[in-house]
Amino acid sequence: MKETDKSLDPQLWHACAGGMVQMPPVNSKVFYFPQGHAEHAQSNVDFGAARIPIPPLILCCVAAVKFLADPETDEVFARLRLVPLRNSELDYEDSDANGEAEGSEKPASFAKTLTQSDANNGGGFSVPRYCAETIFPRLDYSAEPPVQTVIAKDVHGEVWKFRHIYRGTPRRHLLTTGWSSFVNQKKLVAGDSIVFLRAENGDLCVGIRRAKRG
Amino acid sequence: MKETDKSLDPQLWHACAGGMVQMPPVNSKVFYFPQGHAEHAQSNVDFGAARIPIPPLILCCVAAVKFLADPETDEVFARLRLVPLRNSELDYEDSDANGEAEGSEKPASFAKTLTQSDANNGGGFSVPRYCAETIFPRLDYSAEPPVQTVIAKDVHGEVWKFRHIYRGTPRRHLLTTGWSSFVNQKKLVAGDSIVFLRAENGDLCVGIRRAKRG
DNA sequence: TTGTCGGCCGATCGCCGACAA
DNA sequence: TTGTCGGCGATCGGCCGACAA
Repeated sequence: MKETDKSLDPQLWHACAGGMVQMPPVNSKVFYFPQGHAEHAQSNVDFGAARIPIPPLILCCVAAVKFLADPETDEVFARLRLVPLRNSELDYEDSDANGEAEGSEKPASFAKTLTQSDANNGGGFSVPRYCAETIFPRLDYSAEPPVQTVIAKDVHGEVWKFRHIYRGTPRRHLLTTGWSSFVNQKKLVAGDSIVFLRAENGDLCVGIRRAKRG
Repeated sequence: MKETDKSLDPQLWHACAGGMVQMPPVNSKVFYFPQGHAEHAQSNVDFGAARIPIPPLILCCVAAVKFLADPETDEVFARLRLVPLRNSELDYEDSDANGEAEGSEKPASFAKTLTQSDANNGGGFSVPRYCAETIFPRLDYSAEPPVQTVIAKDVHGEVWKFRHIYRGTPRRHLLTTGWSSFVNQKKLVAGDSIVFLRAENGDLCVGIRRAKRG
């Protein structure tokens, strides 16, 4: 798996990973399970030429956390640096600092699973009202129809433009021009999810979360 | 470079490689130039942990020849197995058996460099009369217009279908439906060449030869 | 509120003969 | 004989409101 070594915005990363995913903060203590690592890793895990038996779990200190995204699929993952602790330091109390320390009031974000109509070639994207009103830049509703160009950066910092229009009877928010190009280049299908997030600096970001295959 | 280990039809291989390319027959003697090999190979050549100086040329016997094609680009190449001979066997006479031993009367083949019109999207392929009359299956000229579906296998054995029509004033042979798909999937551009060949078993084959890149 | 559908319009694809090199 | 061009008809992409869940 090719990857960039530059961590991406942790808030965008978390929005893409979903609410179920929590990462231990730096300097917290965690257990490392070698067997589980080997079973879940895509590539083989090299435990070196260890001739001593590998213990089932090893208490470690989290030395570093990198938030990364696959450059091909945009799927997010993290790389942790773990420093093993001596068993004498094993201390079940206070082992996880129970983080959220890193200035993390939740930023405004919204995720939607793509419908067949969203993913269909030649179609647009039905923007749920909540997303359009709280995440997107405010539309000028005095125009007829209200329309704007929405600019969003993906996990690689690449810029995408979408025509955002509020039309139809009853009125609804839609992304039209630019949407199908995004779907094709990201190879999105119905069931995948899209994430919109307004970063703290005001930038709009877009991420994706792919459906579990088979 | 990924590759299949299965040799392809030597006649198709030679047609794609072009008339300037000659391969030594199996059991003939050739000189191997390590320096030239290292300079021309795409990947690094491993001469092992040789601590003795490498001689500039080594007389070898050709033990095997494999005719191969890159699975991505269709470009043909060969892999030779060379067995070094002792210097005492060095014998300048009769060193190359001057091959063509392998039952090789030239099969009917034709190569054409693609014009801008051939490679243009939305266009067809102007078939030179000689190719249409001697390589392609015979058209039924009593039909109006004379038209048929030409089926050809590429170096991987994949089947391609082309609509072959004889029309216009003055009359000329053209490939229409199926052609632009072939151009796009093979990523052909003006200046590349296409090769048609009628194999000994009667099958029509198609190969490509890419222009030298700047 | 929003997922899906058919209508429709414009862009592009690709087949055609004209013409000339 | 065949390379290039403009014309044009068919197909497709994609924007639209209607309608119903």
